[in-house]
Amino acid sequence: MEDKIDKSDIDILMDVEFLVSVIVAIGEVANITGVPQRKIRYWDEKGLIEPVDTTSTTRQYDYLNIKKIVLIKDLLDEGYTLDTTAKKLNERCQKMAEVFKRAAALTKK
DNA sequence: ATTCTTACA
DNA sequence: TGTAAGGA
Repeated sequence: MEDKIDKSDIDILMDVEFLVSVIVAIGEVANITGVPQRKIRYWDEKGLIEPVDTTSTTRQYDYLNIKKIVLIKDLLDEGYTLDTTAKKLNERCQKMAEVFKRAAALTKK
């Protein structure tokens, strides 16, 4: 694999940097994903998702969270149980986290 | 105006 | 899961 980056790659990386900085409340997430707030809070209670500021009185969600929520919705729609969905979620979450970490590291160079 | 928790015609 | 109540 080629690891050399050019100018267009930098542009994309900056977009990613912006995306990961975006933080929204549950209402926005519900609008964007189409998942009812009720479900989002429920999945939160079940530990499927982790809002980015546990000290806040309100749930704060970042891009990764939104990504997870959409993933959960799709998995559930496919017929998986909440439990197996949680496991499949973690697998893909680790991969996503790695990708974002590398992207973030690249933008700093 | 928006979110939070609790509870159930 | 939907939704209404009641407080923050």
